[in-house]
Amino acid sequence: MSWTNERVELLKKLWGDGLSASQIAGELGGVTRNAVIGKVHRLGLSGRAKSTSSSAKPRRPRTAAPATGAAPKKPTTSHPQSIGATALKADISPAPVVAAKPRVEPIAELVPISQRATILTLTERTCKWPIGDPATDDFYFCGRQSDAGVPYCAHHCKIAYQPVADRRRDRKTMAQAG
DNA sequence: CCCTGATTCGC
DNA sequence: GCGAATCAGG
Repeated sequence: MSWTNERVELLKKLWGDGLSASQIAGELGGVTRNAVIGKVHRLGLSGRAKSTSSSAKPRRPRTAAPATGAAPKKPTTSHPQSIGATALKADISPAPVVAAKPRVEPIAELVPISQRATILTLTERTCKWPIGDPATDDFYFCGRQSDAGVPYCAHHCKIAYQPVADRRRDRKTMAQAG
């Protein structure tokens, strides 16, 4: 798979939306998260560096170093590439099959946007707790990390597997605690 | 372990 | 230019 204009545009859009590289890779398909990150850097739109002093890390060469007149590498200076007007369609329809949706709890607002998952970005280890109404655009999955063998994150496991009475009590105490 | 982005360098 | 391998961190 190559970086077509459309795919680059989608990459820029999703990256700007704060999706992770692996999520973007899942959306695009045919590329790994490494490819996404590499492309992001080549486009010069990384800007997500943490505090780390990662600018000068000693690195072990992957193969025997030839070291024969190897010129030092310059950091690639990104140049703005002109892109024709692209009509990006973001018509991602929710999956028609939604089995026995648990009750929508007011937990929704607690999920950071950056962690939310769509039907396309769920993995074996992301929380599949549905949030919102599948009939509207305001629908996504929790997307938090979940333990192996369970479909939900720790928080939603509690909700999903507790009796209703306990749930009500827990929410009451949670509300009191803040 | 799971994940994240950053960087290097053979291709 | 591309992206796997690697690194560093949460």
